[in-house]
Amino acid sequence: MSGCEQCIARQLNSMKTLTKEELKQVSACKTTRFYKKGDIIFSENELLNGVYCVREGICKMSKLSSNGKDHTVKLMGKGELIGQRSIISGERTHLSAVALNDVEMCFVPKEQILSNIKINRDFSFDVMQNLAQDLREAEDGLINMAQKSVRQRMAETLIYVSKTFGEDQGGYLNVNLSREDYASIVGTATESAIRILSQLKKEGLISTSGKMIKIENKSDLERVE
Amino acid sequence: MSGCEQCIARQLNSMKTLTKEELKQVSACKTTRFYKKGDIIFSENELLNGVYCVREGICKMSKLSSNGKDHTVKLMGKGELIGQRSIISGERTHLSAVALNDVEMCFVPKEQILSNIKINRDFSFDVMQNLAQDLREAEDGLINMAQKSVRQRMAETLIYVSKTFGEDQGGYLNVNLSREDYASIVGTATESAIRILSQLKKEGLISTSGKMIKIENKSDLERVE
DNA sequence: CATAAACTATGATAATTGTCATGTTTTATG
DNA sequence: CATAAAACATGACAATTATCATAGTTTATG
Repeated sequence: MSGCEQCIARQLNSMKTLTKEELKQVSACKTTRFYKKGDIIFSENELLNGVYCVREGICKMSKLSSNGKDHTVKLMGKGELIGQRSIISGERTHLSAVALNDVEMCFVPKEQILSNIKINRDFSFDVMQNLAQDLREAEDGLINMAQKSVRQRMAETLIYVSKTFGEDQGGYLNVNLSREDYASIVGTATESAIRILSQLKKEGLISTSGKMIKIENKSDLERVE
Repeated sequence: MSGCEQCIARQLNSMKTLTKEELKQVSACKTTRFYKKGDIIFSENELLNGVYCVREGICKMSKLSSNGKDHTVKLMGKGELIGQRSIISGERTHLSAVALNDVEMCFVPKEQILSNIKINRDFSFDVMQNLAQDLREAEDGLINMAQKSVRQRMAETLIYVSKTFGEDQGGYLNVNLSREDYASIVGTATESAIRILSQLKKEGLISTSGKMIKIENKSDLERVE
């Protein structure tokens, strides 16, 4: 297991601003953890002792509702820091984190993060900017939920997944989510998600091969109403 | 016009952590501005030159959709800093800010804010914590939009307005929002908002006197489904 | 590789919410 | 205080989305 200095994931988040010395410290106190598909990294209303840096795989951040369904607020991929918000605000988690496939993450104790926030202004400002961007994304997401149809949100989700996690050589989305996962992101019933994906397929906007989805007509998908 | 040193609004936000000297500087470069009901402080997609600190009155932060309706993401009252997110992320505004009644605000140039973030660690961390809390609120709001009925969201909005902006001696909400305003917050059609408020009134959960709304049965309102 | 379990699919129907129409009440303004 | 404009109210109906039922398909696992 190599240190943070060579880690690609680190380059993708605020830790890119840490000095060599600071990075060495982080590297020294971090622990690497492995999760399998469906494993719970943490649940809602927990006190976290640190931050998780995703090295490989994808997690969903979601909240369970009283009726048993959960809503996925966002997906976290390589380089993203899970639990950062809770550590900074000092609040308990309000979402749970669940592995959507096999995941490798590094756990960094919160003292290390908070101390770097105090010490390193560049790190601190970078974290702050990330929070500000996350805030915009969350507010935009809220507005989408209020103003757009399920069909529109599904189309946007497909584009989001494609942009964020990429496509393989054949054009298929790298991340294979179940229909239930899509429903949870879009904020609809699983049956509705299935129906809409079937319809998009009939219309030639997407195609599928087994579980895999391919965007066939991105520009039309962007214009879905 | 008095300086920031004596201002109550300042005590309510991150500026409470500024030193006397820093505060004097802010006070020296700030300008006080007055807005009337309906005035636009700024629109979507603008570049801001500073942050607005609300001294008196209430603003809504909202976004217009393609169909002409707008969705209100949150209300900003005394002490809240408007535009802070954009200044920090360096992005354009994604929401517009509109006065819901007569509003008095102080405009602080962004250089002043950003310099204090660089210089004062307490200020910086306080701003960061606020962003982290705003992020939780936005994510919770998103989940509410996805999981709760219009009726439930209306009940929660009434409670939110009551908690945040208080009630007068008679128990009536201090802030008088139009039905359209409520619809914009709840994320529904104006007619639906009117209908639901009428129904809540029939059920004795709220009462009205002209435009004013009074919560009659808070515990039942909290349990609305 | 057989069998169960999980996932996908689709129809029928119900519930929620939006839209349009129309009328009343309240508020603003000359 | 008269009059217009804005806000509120409510019915009728349409559109969207959820729920329930049922069945086919794929995937996991002994």
